[in-house]
Amino acid sequence: MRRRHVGRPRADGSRNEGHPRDEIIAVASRLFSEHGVARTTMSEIARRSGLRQSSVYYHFKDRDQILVEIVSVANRVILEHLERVTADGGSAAERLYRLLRFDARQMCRFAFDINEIYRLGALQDERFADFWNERQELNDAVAALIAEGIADGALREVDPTLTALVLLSNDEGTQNWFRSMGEFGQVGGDHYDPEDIATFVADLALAGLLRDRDQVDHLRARALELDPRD
Amino acid sequence: MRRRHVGRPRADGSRNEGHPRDEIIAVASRLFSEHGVARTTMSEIARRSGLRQSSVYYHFKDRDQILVEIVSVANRVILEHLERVTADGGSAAERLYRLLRFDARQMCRFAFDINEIYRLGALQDERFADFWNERQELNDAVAALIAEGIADGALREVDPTLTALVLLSNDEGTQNWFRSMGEFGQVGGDHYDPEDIATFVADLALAGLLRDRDQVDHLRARALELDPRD
DNA sequence: TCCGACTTTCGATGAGCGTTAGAAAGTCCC
DNA sequence: GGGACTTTCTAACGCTCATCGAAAGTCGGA
Repeated sequence: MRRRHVGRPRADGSRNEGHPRDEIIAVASRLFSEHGVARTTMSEIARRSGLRQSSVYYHFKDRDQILVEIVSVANRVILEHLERVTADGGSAAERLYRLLRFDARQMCRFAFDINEIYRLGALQDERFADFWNERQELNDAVAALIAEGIADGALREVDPTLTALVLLSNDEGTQNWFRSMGEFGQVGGDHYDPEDIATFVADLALAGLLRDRDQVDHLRARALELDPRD
Repeated sequence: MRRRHVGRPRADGSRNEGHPRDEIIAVASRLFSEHGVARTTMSEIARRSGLRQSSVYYHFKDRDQILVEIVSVANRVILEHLERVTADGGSAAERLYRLLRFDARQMCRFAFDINEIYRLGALQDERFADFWNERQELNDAVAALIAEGIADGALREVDPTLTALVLLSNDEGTQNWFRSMGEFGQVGGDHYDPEDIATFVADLALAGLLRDRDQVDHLRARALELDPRD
């Protein structure tokens, strides 16, 4: 082991294996998702990272910088899946189904409240520029998928851009109540699995878009085969 | 005019017609929606209400109390519309379409970010109990509507509760990008009207649920007739 | 007309937050 | 052994939400 801990030792004697940056990200990620961004303090992040409050600022310029780092993962996971789906080929409808289902599942699983980002992120466009760009990229891809589906006759004639926006935001809305339900139990007495929810959301979307709705069963079967539960 | 302004006069000499409570609510409502709850300070609310910062606390216990007051309106508007729709009668599918469209429209128009409430509200169940109860009431009503539609053969066989949750959260998700787009223009280059969006969202939902999808045109026509643009 | 009760607002204050600045305590390499 | 570099610390600032007791007015009865 080479790391001999350069720099002033910590007050509490703890020593971090690996980069403190990663430790902070991990801690912050959990706290943000547990209590929400607004209610998570730098002191708490620092304490759980074994640091004094101000030491966090050596690794990150400010609180939002931590957020940016975490959030940038969100879109990227979906975009990666988009690449995989594109590589796999198949009809536009099939690729759309897979993407929507994966997105919804991802949203439910994501340790993070994407909706909070809209509030915090939207206000500071420079800092969150990458996030919005990737978001736009995702939206364009879905819109293109829908347009392709319309062109090949599988989907009804709808506005691709508007539909893409609505479908993606549906997934985000899903996260909302899933989290509320799961964490706090306010809404809905029953319990639903992320898998069930995601599949249902994708089903409903395609049932609304496909000309021949009977195809949904086939699409679902394909998706379950290609993107199994992990 | 009876009000002769009991109590110590204000430092800036302003006198409020009507209750300061209402003035504060109005001011806070605008600020919350403009800058978000997190970035709105009590000083700002006070200043624009013609008060000193600490005076706001005479009327409201704390910041969240103002929020509760504003938010309680949100569900109530939809629940009122539900009553109207129920009174008007018509098929379950027709009532469902009207409710979904109204809800989506309302979300876009609402001067407030409902998604922020999920974060802030969910954490303090006592305080936001009324909000969650009304939310539950709304969900139950939609679920009942869907169950009725399935029973009379108009809708496909789906899980009513899950479907209700998904449909309502779709509306909330819609608000997300509508606001992001409208206010900040990050996502989507085109502009969409709340009316268009709401109608499309309702269309898509019913197109996914109805057995006979050709009915959508009829439902839309009925809805536009009964709930005209205001 | 005065006085006590009540209402509403004020100013001062305190604890907690995010952030900055500069000193301190190590390792590393010549 | 000593200077450069890295990482953490302590101390401080300005801002926020919230509390407290005093202050400044109205009101109603003696």
